Amino acid sequence: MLMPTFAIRPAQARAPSCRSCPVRASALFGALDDETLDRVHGRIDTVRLQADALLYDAGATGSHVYTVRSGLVRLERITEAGDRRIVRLAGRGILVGPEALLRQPYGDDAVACTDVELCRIPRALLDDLGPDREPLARALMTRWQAALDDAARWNAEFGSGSSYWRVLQLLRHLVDLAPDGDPIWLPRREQIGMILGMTEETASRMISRLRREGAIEFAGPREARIDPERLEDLRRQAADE
Amino acid sequence: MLMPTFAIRPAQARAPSCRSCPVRASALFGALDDETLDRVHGRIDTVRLQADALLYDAGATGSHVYTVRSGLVRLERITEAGDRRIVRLAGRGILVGPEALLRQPYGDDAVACTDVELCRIPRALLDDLGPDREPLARALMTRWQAALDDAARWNAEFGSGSSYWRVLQLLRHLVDLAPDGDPIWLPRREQIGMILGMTEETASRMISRLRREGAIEFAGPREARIDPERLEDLRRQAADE
DNA sequence: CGAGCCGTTGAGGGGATTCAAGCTCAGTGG
DNA sequence: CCACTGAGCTTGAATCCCCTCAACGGCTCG
Repeated sequence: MLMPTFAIRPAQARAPSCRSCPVRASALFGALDDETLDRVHGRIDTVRLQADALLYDAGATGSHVYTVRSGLVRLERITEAGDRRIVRLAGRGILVGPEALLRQPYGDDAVACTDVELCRIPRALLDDLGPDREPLARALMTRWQAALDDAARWNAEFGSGSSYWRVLQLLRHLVDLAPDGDPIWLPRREQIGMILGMTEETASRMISRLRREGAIEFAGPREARIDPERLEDLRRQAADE
Repeated sequence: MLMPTFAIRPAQARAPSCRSCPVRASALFGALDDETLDRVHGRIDTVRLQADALLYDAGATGSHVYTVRSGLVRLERITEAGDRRIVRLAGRGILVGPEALLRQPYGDDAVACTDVELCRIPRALLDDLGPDREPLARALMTRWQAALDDAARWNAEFGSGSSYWRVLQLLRHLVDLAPDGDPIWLPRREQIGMILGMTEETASRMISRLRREGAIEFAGPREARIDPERLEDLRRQAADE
């Protein structure tokens, strides 16, 4: 069954400055010097999406890569059985849609989980860099490798164990993705199911249970606060059976 | 519980020739011209492993990448819950251990599924290429992207559905990985469980069922023949419920 | 205020796990 | 030669977890 994702025409604006970008150190162009950075800067737009807005469609051939400046983006795809699954989450600093650099169609739908701010980087920009391309190539490979490792970990951690355990794992991951102190993004129950491979009812039961157990507290629509120590306790407890 | 994987000291030999490599077109150095290729060739060794031999350990910092020339390699890692999971399979032409290029420790254990032949490429070789590095960088990125897409697909396809459905999916994947006409690698039942997130008993029941249904036929230890049409029939049938 | 979405909870059934026994087969040593 | 052993596979029976189907409540929005 298809989810009603709806696209919002992105409000685009020149990025304030790449030089003073808060994610510069960890960002794609972190390796470039100030001078090159200024040259690059004029061609990078800011894209703002509200929650549940579509960034791009699987199958579309885009000419842009994106870096998540703030917020959370999910990557979804449809299985051969016909149901939708979330295969990865991209938080601050993460590169989204690198396949565009290779002139390949996007492999997933990219959808905003929360309100999101992204840098939109044209593929052509990277080709134009000339001699400065080299440190960038290395930065790109590092991103790709990080994404690959993330996918593998996702696979291993979310792929086995009881539904209770998997929900615990997911919550910890969501804590890691949220800025320190901020409430986490709490997916809709159906979406938890799309991440962990369970039904929305089961997801609901597990979240309710964790609420009773004092590990999670709702903090608004799609938001929650986690008690990290409590969560760790419960994870240890569940791991020992 | 740990699997008894045992290491075999790889029999190393100079590769016959990169120029005439059967996987050259799809291989890492496919983009290089004959001349450069000959220069490169002297530094690439052939590694032969027998089934269940360890190629490298997760956490080890290696200085080599490998290309699968023949056979099948599995990538495993230990989850936080402490059980071992198989996160990806690498068949002919696939690059294994690219993180070594970034001087990062390997993220998974790499283990031979069948007898395997690999090209062992030193990290330093890529640094030494100089001006020829550029097409190579692109080839590398393409590999990384392919691996990422594979991991995401793995995630989506093996992460939901009944155990019967997931075993059907796995068998189709194994057919794709085997050379045309060759029998497929049939994992031990416990390993099917490590791939699909189920117990060995359940895996056994599903394989037995598919044998009764005429989709699979054993062809030796760890090997089997698949009837592709029958398999497709059963998949369609299972998809319609 | 009714409609629809989202979340929650219950009851029941079914599929997967657990626990267990038995089988085949290869390797080993008496 | 053959009993013995252990690993891998299969199958059965009982249990339990998760799914299915269903009803209901809170909430937002037209």
